[in-house]
Amino acid sequence: MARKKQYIEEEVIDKAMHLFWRNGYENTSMQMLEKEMGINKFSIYSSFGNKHGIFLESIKSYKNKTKTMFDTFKNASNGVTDIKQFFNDSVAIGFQNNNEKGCLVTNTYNEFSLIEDELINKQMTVFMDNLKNLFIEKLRLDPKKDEDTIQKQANFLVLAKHGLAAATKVNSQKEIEDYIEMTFNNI
Amino acid sequence: MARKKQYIEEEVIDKAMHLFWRNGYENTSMQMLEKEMGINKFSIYSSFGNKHGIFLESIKSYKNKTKTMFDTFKNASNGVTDIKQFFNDSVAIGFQNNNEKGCLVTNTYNEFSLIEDELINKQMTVFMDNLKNLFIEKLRLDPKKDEDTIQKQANFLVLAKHGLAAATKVNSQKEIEDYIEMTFNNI
DNA sequence: TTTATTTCTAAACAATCGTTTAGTTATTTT
DNA sequence: AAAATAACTAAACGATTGTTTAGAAATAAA
Repeated sequence: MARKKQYIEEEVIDKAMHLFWRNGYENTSMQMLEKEMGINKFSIYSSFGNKHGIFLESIKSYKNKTKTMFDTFKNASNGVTDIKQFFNDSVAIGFQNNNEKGCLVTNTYNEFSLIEDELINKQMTVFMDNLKNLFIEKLRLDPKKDEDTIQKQANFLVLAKHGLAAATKVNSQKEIEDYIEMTFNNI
Repeated sequence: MARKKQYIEEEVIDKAMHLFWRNGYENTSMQMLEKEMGINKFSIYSSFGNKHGIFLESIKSYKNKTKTMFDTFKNASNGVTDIKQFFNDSVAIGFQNNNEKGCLVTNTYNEFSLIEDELINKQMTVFMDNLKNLFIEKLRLDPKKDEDTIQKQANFLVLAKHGLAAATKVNSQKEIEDYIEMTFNNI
């Protein structure tokens, strides 16, 4: 044993996560990461391998940040009401981080949708599939809905979540609330 | 007078536009543009100034490509039906260009939403505002709608258009049709 | 056919990208 | 206190970015 790390990996990743959230992957340079994380490039590379590695850890950190919200949603049992609550909670996370726009996962989904990156794209696909399955699970709690309707509505909600992410970038809180209200008029 | 240009600017811009559409702005390099446009960097720079200039011309070219669709929409007078038709037409454009994903304007909107680029962002804002105003105009044709409802619905539709653009990237034609159907259940 | 002008090719530009390395500093173990 | 080990700083790496330039090729006007 010898000298100990003068930083906590979880802490510097949290800072990196916010930087990626603000600027996206491609528009965040190692130089910016170095400054924001407050540690040298050498330390970054020895801890996380490469830029891609920092990003993957940042997404983990984001997922961890939103874990409580997701768990609440998963354990809920009131059907559509809970999906709506989940939409509102998603917006709230954006509003409690003023400089960060939209949802990091959706932003990443958009940025990488035009690029070939197997690992990231796989993660994004899995995320969206899980979200859809959660919606399906909640919608099935309503005995009045037939399976075909449930599938259509789940798909609609996943895409509506994209619209919501776009909304949190530019629209006012009032407009976002209206959007959610209208989205669920349908369901 | 001396030697003439061996290329037609509109033609090479059309090629550049498709390349930007496929890859986005940042992930399209001058090297790629040189190859795709089939002319030398010098020629590109003398015609369009810089990469930014090529992109702006490409967006013009895209707008021109979709002009007919927009004009049809503008001149229509059946209200909501026409908005729905416009949504369907937007999807069709994506499907007639197999390698190009989503809508170039929406893609650009997403990519630049995290970057400070006054000119592009101004253009995107104007585009979205015009779209919203068109929706408002069509919605007003229905005498049963009050002004508050019209504003909410127009805003909803602009955001739904984002969801639609996301859908055209990954969803099947059937799923997209269902999404449009559900979107307009509301209106 | 010569001259003037423009476009062409191809090489080079400085700046930045992500990444690596050499050498110093600090801490633990012997 | 000496030796060993790990983390630090800071400079350099090659590759690629967007952009510019020098010189050859081509065509219009004289």
